[in-house]
Amino acid sequence: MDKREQLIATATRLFSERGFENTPLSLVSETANVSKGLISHHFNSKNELLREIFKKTTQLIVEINTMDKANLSPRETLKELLESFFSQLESDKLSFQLNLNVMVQPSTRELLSDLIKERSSFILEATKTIFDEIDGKNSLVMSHMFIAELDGIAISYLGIYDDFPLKQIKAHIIKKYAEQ
Amino acid sequence: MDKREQLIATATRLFSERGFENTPLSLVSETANVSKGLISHHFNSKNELLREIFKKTTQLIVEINTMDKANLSPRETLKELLESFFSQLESDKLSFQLNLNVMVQPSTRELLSDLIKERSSFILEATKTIFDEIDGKNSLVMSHMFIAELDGIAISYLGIYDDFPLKQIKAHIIKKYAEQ
Amino acid sequence: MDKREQLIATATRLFSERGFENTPLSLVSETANVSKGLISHHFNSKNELLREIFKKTTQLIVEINTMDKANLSPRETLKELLESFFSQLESDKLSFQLNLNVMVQPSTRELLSDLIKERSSFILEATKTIFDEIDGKNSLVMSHMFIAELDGIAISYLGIYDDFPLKQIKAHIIKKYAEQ
Amino acid sequence: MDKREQLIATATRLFSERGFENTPLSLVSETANVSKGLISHHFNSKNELLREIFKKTTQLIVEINTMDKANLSPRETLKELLESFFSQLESDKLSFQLNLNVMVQPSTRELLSDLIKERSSFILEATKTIFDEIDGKNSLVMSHMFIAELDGIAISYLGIYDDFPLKQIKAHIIKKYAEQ
DNA sequence: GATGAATGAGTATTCATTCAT
DNA sequence: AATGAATGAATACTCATTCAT
Repeated sequence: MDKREQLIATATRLFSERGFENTPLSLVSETANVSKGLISHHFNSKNELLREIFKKTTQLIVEINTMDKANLSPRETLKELLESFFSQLESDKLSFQLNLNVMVQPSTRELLSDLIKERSSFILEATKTIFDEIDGKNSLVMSHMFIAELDGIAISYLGIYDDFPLKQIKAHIIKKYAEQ
Repeated sequence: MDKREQLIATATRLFSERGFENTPLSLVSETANVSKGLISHHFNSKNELLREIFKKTTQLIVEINTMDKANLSPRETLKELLESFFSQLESDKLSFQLNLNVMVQPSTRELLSDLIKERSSFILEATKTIFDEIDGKNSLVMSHMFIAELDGIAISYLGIYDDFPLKQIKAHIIKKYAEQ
Repeated sequence: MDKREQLIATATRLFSERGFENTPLSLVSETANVSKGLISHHFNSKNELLREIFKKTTQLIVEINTMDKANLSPRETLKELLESFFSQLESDKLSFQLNLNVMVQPSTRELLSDLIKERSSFILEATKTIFDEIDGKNSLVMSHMFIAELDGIAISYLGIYDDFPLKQIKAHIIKKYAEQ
Repeated sequence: MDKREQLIATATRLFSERGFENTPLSLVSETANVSKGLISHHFNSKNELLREIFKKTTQLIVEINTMDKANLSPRETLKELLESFFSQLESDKLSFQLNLNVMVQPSTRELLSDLIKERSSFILEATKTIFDEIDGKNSLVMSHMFIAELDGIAISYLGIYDDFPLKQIKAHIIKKYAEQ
């Protein structure tokens, strides 16, 4: 694999597991089996590396959301979104962790502020497009609630409650949004 | 004021504004106008100081939740809880920030894991007590959803959306929980 | 001795011998038998340490020049200045070296620019005060020439000519300025 | 232009502006629009590159001094030398800067010691040849004084006094050497 | 000749903590 | 209780140099 890609992959994992501030670049380079200098060669700084990682995730989110859903009803689209959210949340805990982490940490939030704004605007727009079809009048509030619920679930599941009843919550929320 | 209390107050503010990892104790001592050594004297370590701060917030939460609400109906209790949540969220942004921060950051989460468990159990219990009266069968899931929604709202409001429609969200959620 | 003073003394010697840019702080701390951290504790940065050293030399220069010379004629004062210059040049080569070094190196010159301006203004004033008594009309040019000659001699002696005939030059220049 | 020449030109400028130690080769290669590797390819090391630059300047000095001056009197030769010195000092500040820089910086002085010796011997010889004709007995001291004065003027003008009265100094020194 | 990825030693700086006073 | 000097480990970053292509 390209060493640059390898570095991004390793850094993503380590930043997720240990937090950005708590992961020295030396650990990244050791884990990726490359020299310390190579990180500076490809990314100019640790901050730049984080931005690169954040961008990649945004790309993924955009890709998922721009898949063709033309033939689906809004409710069906929501259901699909939720299914994909919950399956990702289970399979890719760490990635969620990192994304929450950097958005809640003042220093990283500032560092990524433009990228965060870009991504969150996209998500809000994408969500609102769906809710517009369901209830045009309240679509903004409903979209914000939808997003907040998913974020809140992620926090509870990842960071707070060891015995969070994910399956039941999933059932509950799918029922609420997709089966009315 | 007691210098110990003064230190806790200053540290709380700075940790909230800048994040725990990103706040050197030297800054805390300067800001509080005490010597660096005094922090180690009162708290054994930076970690211990954070634990002390976290405990204080838990105490506050417990106090708020154990005020006598015997004469209120569950819906009224929820409404009161929500009112207090939103007013705190607006007036004390930073405190919310810090609490999200330390729970999402792997290193601090581990450091505080026992205290987090203690606090979150309390919150879940307190919430569940209310929902038990509303719908005994689904009270656990509903409690978790309730908590997740509030956390999610906090994240969106504090960290992500500059133009988060807090007032409308508040109205929406109060209507949902308290006026059925 | 005060460790702060000890650090300044050691750093002065090492910066002189090896050049500022070429002297790592680790070498300074090792040579002074203190920890690396202590340098940061007393001086905030390597640059700050250099400024401190430069200031000290300026102080010395000011002290030497403000000794009471009221009873001396201008020629006698010049002679005394020259004697002191040449004896210092021989005994304290390194100090001259450092001062030339930092004034000719673009990075350090910028770093010290205010201090350099301050010092060189003082020297020009002090010199001009003497030449004013000798030849008021040409005193500025003569002062500049006087200073330039001494600097040029220092460079030739310290940096360029191994077999620079210092004694003869000294005799020549004393004759020129003091014995007319 | 030959890329090798282009590199020398760029490096000369950058070393002069920023100092040798303070100019990374990466900056040289970027500025010259060539790859980093090419520098190592043409010159074996950064040090070698500096030696090459220093040699070039020595060549220039030699050329200027070996122009045929057979028909000029020694005073006329001195005058011509001074004219050329002052016009160069004004037009090519940076080059003077670099040459002072590397001779005063211990690390570079050592690196170039053989070349410095070679060049300074040449200059001394060339100067002495002229002064021999004026005053054979004192020609060595006078040559050293002449050289020191010019170096000192360069330092004052380039590095110390923003408002150095170059024109008057030039007039003064030409009068002193060429019009007796 | 020419490129740019890759290396690894070097270095200033940050910072929690210790300890004598 | 309170100070601040002192420590030393940790860490991001710089940069000359090497080397495969």
